[in-house]
Amino acid sequence: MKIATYNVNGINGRLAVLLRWLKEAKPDVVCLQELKCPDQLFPEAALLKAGYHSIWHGQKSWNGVAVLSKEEIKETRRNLDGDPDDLHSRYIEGFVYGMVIGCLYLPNGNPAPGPKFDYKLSWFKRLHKHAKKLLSFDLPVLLIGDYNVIPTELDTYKSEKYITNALFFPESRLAYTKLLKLGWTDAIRYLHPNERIYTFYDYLRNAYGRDAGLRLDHFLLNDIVLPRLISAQVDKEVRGWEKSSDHCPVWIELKQ
DNA sequence: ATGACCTGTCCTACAGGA
Repeated sequence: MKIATYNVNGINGRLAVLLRWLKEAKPDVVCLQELKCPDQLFPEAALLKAGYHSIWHGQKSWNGVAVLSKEEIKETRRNLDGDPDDLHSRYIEGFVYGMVIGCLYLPNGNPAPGPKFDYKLSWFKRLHKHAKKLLSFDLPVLLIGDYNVIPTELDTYKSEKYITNALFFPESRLAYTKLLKLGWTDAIRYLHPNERIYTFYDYLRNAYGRDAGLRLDHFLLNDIVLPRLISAQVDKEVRGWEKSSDHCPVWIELKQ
């Protein structure tokens, strides 16, 4: 069972890249972020043709999340509780293959400090609350997506460049650590505790060519899934494809 | 310190991204 996450940075503008990667990587489940399309423009038919059912929560121009699956998936939730004024499409959750899959796109938060950073932290708090609730389920649960958090120095090519950045601010990293302490495991770090692993490369300054990346896309697993974890990998070469997203597809493999 | 680059959008210039 291969479960992936991919911040596509515009699903229609990059549909060819997504379809090519799906064909080559053959994941069973995929969490997508930054669809940047309204619900009615989600490419459901093209994905079905490629062998994937979808649930999606789009938005015009910005944000947007979806879960693709080879088996039909049942949507269990969209959005987090706690702020009825928040209109960003950043969370969708589904049930498939006996697992609960939460797909999220956490706010970037720059410039920090400021209102955007406040929004990031308040969104984090709402996620924290929901993550706690998910841990009460007697089911395999995964919280997957673009967390927009560089958890430690090891997750950036040059941490001093990110001191004033919302992705690396102490509050952001602390919120992430607090989430883990609830009872979640960062799957990539669990399997590769000391390795530099990046999932994002800026379009600027030839970041990909210089291997100047960040690890922003994370898989959080509850204790019921964790014993099934076999491997984790970044499909780094996809970042080098024509018209690629600035994020790489990332995946984990589970037993069964 | 700045800008280099991408997306989508009813003002080919902007906002937002990380």
